[in-house]
Amino acid sequence: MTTHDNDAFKPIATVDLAIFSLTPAGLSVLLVRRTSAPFAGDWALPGGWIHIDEDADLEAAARRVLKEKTGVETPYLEQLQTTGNRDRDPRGWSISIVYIALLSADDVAERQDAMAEEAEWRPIEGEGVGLSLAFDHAALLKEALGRIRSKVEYSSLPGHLLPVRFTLSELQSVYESLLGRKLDKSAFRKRMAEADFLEPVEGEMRRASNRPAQVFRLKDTRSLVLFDRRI
Amino acid sequence: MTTHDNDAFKPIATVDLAIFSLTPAGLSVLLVRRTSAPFAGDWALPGGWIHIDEDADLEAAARRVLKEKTGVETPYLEQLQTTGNRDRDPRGWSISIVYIALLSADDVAERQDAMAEEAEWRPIEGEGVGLSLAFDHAALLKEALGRIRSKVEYSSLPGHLLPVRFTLSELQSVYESLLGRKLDKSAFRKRMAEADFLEPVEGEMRRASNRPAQVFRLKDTRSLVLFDRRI
DNA sequence: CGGCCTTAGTGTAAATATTCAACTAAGTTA
DNA sequence: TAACTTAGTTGAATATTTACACTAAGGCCG
Repeated sequence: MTTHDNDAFKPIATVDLAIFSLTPAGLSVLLVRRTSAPFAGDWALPGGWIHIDEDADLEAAARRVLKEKTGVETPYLEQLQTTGNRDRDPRGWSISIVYIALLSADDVAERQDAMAEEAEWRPIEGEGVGLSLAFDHAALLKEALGRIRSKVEYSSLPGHLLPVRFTLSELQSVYESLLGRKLDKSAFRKRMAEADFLEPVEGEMRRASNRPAQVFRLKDTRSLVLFDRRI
Repeated sequence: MTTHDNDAFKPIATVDLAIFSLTPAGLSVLLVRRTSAPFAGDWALPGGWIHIDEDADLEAAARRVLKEKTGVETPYLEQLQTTGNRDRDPRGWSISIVYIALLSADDVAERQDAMAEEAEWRPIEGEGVGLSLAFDHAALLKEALGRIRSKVEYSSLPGHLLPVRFTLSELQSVYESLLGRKLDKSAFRKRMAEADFLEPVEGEMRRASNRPAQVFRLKDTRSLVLFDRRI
């Protein structure tokens, strides 16, 4: 938390991040332990004040916080929502702009060293982490989970939890893990083809002690949406 | 724009509203003409600074602005997105939390007198109003339209543009108008039944020079979402 | 080398959903 | 009372989804 010379901006707005990744325990969120009041000692979503002298925009602020906590520079990032009221922080009126970030499993593995010491991955159980969180962060986390689970149904979002290159089966496993149910292989394949989220990596196959699988990558760094005529 | 005594909060965050209604020209947005710099004389989305002494939370701030401009107190309100950077306002870093509000045609008719003088309904053409707007408001309006058009496909949002009581045909017309295409009557009826957005108003029928139609109302003041298994 | 195991990827028949258009219903108007 | 208008229903043709079996292509092991 830096002090600002710029008199025009008393920091009152923070950027908070719900950073998700797939760990062996399933979908997990990164939490940090607060070191100062209020809520000292409690777990919280990583966040920080906006620095109007450093941050070009809100997304840049979110990237900076992410970099500080995890070392990752190019995550999937999506704005979730903004809350502001006088109750969420005992110090008074404050605004929090919440972002969702998705990290791939190898992002997490590679940067284990860069990760902030007081930070920890916590597996998701139901609508939260089974832990009381600082501020209104439990509610923010619940919203973030709702967004993620809803976007599984109609977007390429789950692909951002995998490394850049993956097979269809690996992707299907992520969808299944987020949805909490098994999917039909042939239907999944057809849906992905129609949705046009994926690009085969020419000539590259994943080989194991069985038939090799085509390797794919996402066509876009954003989460693409599948449009259907519903009405 | 009031001055704040509270030293802890130099206003830097505004709430801006994309207020929509159905006018004879179709979907329209409420614009106000700016009276002071920057962008004096330009059209803009209605908005205002957040008053931490008056506004319990961001949504309350949005309701206050709406009331000031239109006289309407209980609109449909939904948070769209938050932008913040140093370019959107020539005076420096600023944050805008944007809300979408939907007014019913009779809200608008009844409160014609309460409506701010410098405000005007502008019909939507394509992705905007064919008018250059102050700040980054043209981009914000475009985002708002994207959100609305996407939610037509899977939510009860269009119902909030109608008076509290309406017939299925009236509702279908709104969907058609927002989608820009005709829908099948029987498919629409079936979809609405499955979606469970609507509640028949017992015994109440809309009578004209033809067979009377059942009157419905929305089950909820929020926009309910239709969940389908897509994958 | 050749059979076996495993996972990749395809095919297909049955069940379900969508579409399109005609039909019946219930009022007002002349 | 017949014509007209919009509400609401029905059903056959068509398209899509689902469930599951089948074929493909490797490595492994005797």
